[in-house]
Amino acid sequence: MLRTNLQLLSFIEAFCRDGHEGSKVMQKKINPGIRLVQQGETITNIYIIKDGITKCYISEENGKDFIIEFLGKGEVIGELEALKKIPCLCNVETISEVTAYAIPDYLFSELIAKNAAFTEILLQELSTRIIQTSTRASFQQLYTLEYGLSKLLQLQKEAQITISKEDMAAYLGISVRSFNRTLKALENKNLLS
Amino acid sequence: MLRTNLQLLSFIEAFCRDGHEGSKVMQKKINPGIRLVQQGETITNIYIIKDGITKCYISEENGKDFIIEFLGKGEVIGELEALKKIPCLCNVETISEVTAYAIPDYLFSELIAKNAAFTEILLQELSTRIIQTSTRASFQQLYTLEYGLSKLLQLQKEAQITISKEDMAAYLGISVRSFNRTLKALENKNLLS
DNA sequence: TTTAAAAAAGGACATTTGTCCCTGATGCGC
DNA sequence: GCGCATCAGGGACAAATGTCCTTTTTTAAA
Repeated sequence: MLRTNLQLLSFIEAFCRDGHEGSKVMQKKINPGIRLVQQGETITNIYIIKDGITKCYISEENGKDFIIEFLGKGEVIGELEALKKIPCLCNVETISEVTAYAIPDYLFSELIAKNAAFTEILLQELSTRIIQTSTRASFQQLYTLEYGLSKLLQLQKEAQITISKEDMAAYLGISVRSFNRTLKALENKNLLS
Repeated sequence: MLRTNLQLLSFIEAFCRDGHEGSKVMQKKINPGIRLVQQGETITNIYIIKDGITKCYISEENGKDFIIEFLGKGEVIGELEALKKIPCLCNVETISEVTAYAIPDYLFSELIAKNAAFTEILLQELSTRIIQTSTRASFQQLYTLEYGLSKLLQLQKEAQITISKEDMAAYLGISVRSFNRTLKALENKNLLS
């Protein structure tokens, strides 16, 4: 549930250190609860998270939110928009304090054109996203909420992060009421078993 | 709902025609209802659909299926598996008679390494898949079935294809019973409005 | 410590969806 | 045409989920 890409992080850190072009990459520090990227907006930077956690979510017209993913170390933001030259699909909001590299989009395009290692990392990243998104969509549609929630709690424990109930509900695509109800049901089962 | 990628189709057709390497690409004709690719299996070919329609679906352990996408002209099959060197995530089954190009995986890797135009097309394709998968997951989780179904019927009409009720239900992630019920509800509304 | 305000949790009811099973339609062999 | 088998459709009930609103808990201020 919390994605990371340490390979990409290493790449960008090396790039900043070694290359003369590294100076075009800015480092930013962002407080928790700040919207880094706004759905529908056009952005000119691609971000790579150096540290911290963000949530990437779609706000639907009916007022509901769906969290696509929680993004951590080494994850990239805005790459789809840069590749396809479209406005942002999602909102991205910081959950913790976040440090991120900001890469101007022309530099991003240049990297793809000239740096095969970067392109390979990017291909891997996109592949992983498709796999995870598809797998999750299937899982959430076809299993009971109780099963999905228990799996989510487990993942959260493993990742050693704390996600608010509201965010977990948005990740599962359900109301907070259902979330609470199912949580209680799970707790009761654990007591009994 | 029915994805196509005419750019990729053009590319591969030109590649077969012009290059000396084109001869390594085989053309296959497959009858309807045949499973091209089996979940969990390892494949050594990447397919690009020249003509016809397939469905790409995940079979969950609880016996239910979830259709990720319907793939048409120019769509590629097995690219994630080749890129990440993993067993197949999905089943892919022909719905109509299908003609497809079969590309050995070593040739696919070679193309990525040596042909920037191909890589660019691939990046675009992967991006599109992420966008569509995410958008759909959000939509299906947050809107009513009735809304989702009416949109699906509309898409089906536009694409001028016929999908079985069973497949549409699997695409929506619901039972056939719910599908029929909602369909009836929609029909009644159309009569009244 | 007390009280008011805000946030979180939960009860009650309506709606949606799944499951199970029956019914009626369709096709096929005789 | 008749009888049988098969399958799609739908009825009935159970389970899951959303909505609305009340109750409880937490927080902060006086």
